[in-house]
Amino acid sequence: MTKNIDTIISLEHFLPYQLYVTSNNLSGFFSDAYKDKFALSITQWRIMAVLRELPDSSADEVSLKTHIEKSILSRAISKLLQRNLIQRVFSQQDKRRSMLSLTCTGIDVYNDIVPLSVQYEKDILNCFSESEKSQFSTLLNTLYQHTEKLKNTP
Amino acid sequence: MTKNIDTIISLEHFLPYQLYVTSNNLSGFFSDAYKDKFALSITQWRIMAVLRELPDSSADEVSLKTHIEKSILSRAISKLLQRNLIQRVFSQQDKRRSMLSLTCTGIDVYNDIVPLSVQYEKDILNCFSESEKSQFSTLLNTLYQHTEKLKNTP
DNA sequence: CTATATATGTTGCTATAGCAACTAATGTCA
DNA sequence: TGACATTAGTTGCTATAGCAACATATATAG
Repeated sequence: MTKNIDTIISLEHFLPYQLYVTSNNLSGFFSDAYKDKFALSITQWRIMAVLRELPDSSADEVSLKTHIEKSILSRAISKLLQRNLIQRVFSQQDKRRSMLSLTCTGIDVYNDIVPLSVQYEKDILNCFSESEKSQFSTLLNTLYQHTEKLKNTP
Repeated sequence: MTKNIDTIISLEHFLPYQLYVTSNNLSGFFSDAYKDKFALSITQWRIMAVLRELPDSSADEVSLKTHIEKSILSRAISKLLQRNLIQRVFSQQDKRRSMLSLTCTGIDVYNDIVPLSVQYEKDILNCFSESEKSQFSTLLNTLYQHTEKLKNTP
């Protein structure tokens, strides 16, 4: 006869929770920085970052790259268009397909933000040695790839 | 005379972004599991987890432990009270202070969820070897502590 | 003992996330 | 070609996050 001892989880030591809180902390820093100086949300910034890398992407392509759901993306794009930070041209071949890119103003803002982002990332990662940094990055990437796989094979 | 070459960031290789997406993927898994079977949000589950560890905590103490902002906490607690998963007693000494704990039903639900959570965590971490697992955990903890410090010293 | 500060929790408001339904354009297959 | 499926993007709806203002209770300083 076995006695059933109930398990108690420690939230603090639960890895998904640690990841969540840490990620939230980081988002908070960046969110504050972007909001205060540029009135941009992280979502909006991510869209701009992708469009700087890959101009003339469609909304769907941006969605894939940023993992932003398409309805959220659509509304964020509207705001960026209103502020004239990005521009949109619809394709002639396929009238559904849009081609998005940064405007000159958008590129200016991008160039202002990048050094700030890079510095923030440095500040955040300065708790690691160089080797720890690369270890963490590698492990995180492994985990990321794994979660992507899990998502697509339920 | 120096020429100013504009830097282009790769979003995919930006660590805060990788962390965010990975964390979001994980939250998605858990969110689906808790919602489908128990109609609980992750926030609600975290509150229950803390109250199982530390019964008779006040809302403020739960907020500290879970990093859930107090207004969100307040509303989540209301729902858990409505569902009779937790109970609340206000202290006699200090009538502001509440003492929260799981009800019997709450403990039943907790006991149902724990093995599920543990299994999910295993599935998620099975992309790591044992040593990688502990490495990642250690590094994540370092980063977490660091972000907490950064938050409190702006 | 009173005035002020602080602590605990709640409520109001806004912005965002995310799902689902929808429109419009294009592709496919019989 | 014509019915049906798929794709791109938008809009509606609900739930949640998070800030600020608030109400109430307690602590503290003069």
